[in-house]
Amino acid sequence: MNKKEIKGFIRLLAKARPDAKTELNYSSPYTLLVSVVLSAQATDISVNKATNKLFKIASTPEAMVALGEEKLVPFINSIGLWRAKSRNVIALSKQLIENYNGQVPQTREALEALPGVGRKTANVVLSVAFDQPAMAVDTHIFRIGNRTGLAPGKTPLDVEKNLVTNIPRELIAKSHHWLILHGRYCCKAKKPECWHCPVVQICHYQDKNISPF
DNA sequence: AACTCGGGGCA
DNA sequence: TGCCCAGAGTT
Repeated sequence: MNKKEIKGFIRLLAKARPDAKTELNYSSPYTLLVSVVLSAQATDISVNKATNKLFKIASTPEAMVALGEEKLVPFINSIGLWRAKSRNVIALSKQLIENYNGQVPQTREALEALPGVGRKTANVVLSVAFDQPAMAVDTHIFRIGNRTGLAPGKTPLDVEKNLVTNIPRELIAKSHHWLILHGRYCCKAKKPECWHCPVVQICHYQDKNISPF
């Protein structure tokens, strides 16, 4: 879609879910970073439950390192992939203390150099915590981009470049939430629920005459 | 490009 | 019971 159509698409999602916000805990850049690292291949609601308890004990790199990997595990062993995640969170926290004075760095290069942080996680932190023009493309957004014709691309990076250049900067972070919620509750991977879709009029999916019903 | 990590949620 | 989930690292 062109820039005007993309803006219209986002506007319709915004109208359908005006109160959309992430389930992830982003009371600070650090808790957001840890939450997104923990969220890989897990539902954000399950991550929210785990981190609500965890961040009462350890909401800073210093407190996290003091807690230690062994005592961190019980907080997150219900969200899957917990071995690598607990290892990464402790190692990442140590690096923040050693290299960045305990702060979360604000460049893509520095973020992606942290253990457990890839392009998607870096983009979430850059856009949501630091208000920089970055779009995190997860499986939902990649699917919606291609299925609807919003932002077709063979790779998540293609979709990311398309969206980041076509969505007004001040709407990028919010668009991220709107798109993900649309993916979870309506434009589902297996059975898209087009009968209550807010963008059904401008979606290209039905043009292909593929009935999801 | 394929493989691995992984328990909980849900059909 | 089987499949999926706000991915990243390794081979």
